[in-house]
Amino acid sequence: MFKALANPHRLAVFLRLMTCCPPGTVCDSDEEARRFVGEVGQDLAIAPSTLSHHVKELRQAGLLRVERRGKNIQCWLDARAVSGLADLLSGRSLGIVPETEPQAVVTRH
Amino acid sequence: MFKALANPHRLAVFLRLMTCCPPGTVCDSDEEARRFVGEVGQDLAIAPSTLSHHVKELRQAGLLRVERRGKNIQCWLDARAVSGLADLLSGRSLGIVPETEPQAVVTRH
DNA sequence: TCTATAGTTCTAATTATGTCGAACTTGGCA
DNA sequence: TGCCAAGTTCGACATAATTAGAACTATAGA
Repeated sequence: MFKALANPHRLAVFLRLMTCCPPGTVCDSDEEARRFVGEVGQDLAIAPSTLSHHVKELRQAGLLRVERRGKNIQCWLDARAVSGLADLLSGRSLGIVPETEPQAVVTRH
Repeated sequence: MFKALANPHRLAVFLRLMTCCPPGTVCDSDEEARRFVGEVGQDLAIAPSTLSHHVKELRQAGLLRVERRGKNIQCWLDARAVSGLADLLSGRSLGIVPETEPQAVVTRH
């Protein structure tokens, strides 16, 4: 997963999907933030094939999930994977800092 | 930072420094978990020069700090950098989920 | 002072990654 | 059916990352 986030373009895609509905917000638990592949690659100045490759990397890392929606393909972050990574870095997954109740916060769109 | 953690050997070094005194524990805030470079590279089956290179990468990424202690060189995690990364992944640094009080937990050595 | 230890720097070789273009697939629509 | 739009796959190439060995630096101890 760290390898997937190590590339600037992939990180940009990741952050674009994070900015709306990060883990812990209401809209995240009810319905994930979904964007079309073309949307998340907007203004990234890379070829469609390159974007596709990066999305595939994020998907194979388990950070991203995809689903065809007609002509487009939707993608969204795997909230469990992301919070798992956050827990690792905050020491929670090492069994030292106790788990906290997930705090739901309303996000305005 | 993600790029620094993307390498298996560097991640091993990182995790070895995380397992004792991860951010949020008492011993972390009072005194960081410090190990000699040789210690964190134990059982990694890489040449000293390679280990040195990886430590340098982690240091340049801002995740690690080093200090010479006699014949050895001590290294420890930059707690602020690590929790900053954790905050990014948990959505806290995006200004949506409110900051929580840092909970201190006693760590046994 | 001489030697051993712990680590660093530098260099070179192998391997991995990022990128694009061309050709292809899938679905919507006239 | 024909065509366009949105992505994907594949192949090729350029660049970056990983690695080890040799030579070096700094420190401790006899």
